[in-house]
Amino acid sequence: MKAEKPNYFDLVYQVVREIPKGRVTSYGAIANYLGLKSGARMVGYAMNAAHALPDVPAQRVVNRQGLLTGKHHFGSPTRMQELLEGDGVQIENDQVVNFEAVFWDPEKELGF
DNA sequence: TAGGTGACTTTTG
DNA sequence: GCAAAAGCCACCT
Repeated sequence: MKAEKPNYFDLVYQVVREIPKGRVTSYGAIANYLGLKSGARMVGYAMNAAHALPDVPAQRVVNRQGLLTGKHHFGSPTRMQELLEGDGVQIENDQVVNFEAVFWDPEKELGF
């Protein structure tokens, strides 16, 4: 087998799982919360692995613009939007409506 | 071993 | 205001 890998992904998963319904966050916010600072790409990479976990609402994780950049990774380009709308998040033009209003900052909401 | 890629972010022209 | 490039780190071939 192989050696244990860092819980890097698990950390991202836990934060994403803490995202309340009807809220969304950005890769940079999670990266910053985990101390990855410029590791926003790593968060996205972790999301790719999160695809194997059913409890990771990756659809609630969007880029800094609130754009559903990873919608294409859900199997269908509309799957992510459907999931977000199911959570009460309005999506328009593949972008979160009122993004700053539904934006969920772990450092702020979790009371870091 | 080395090179390339990527669900991003920020700065500069 | 828009477009392009650099930076960052981990995983894959």
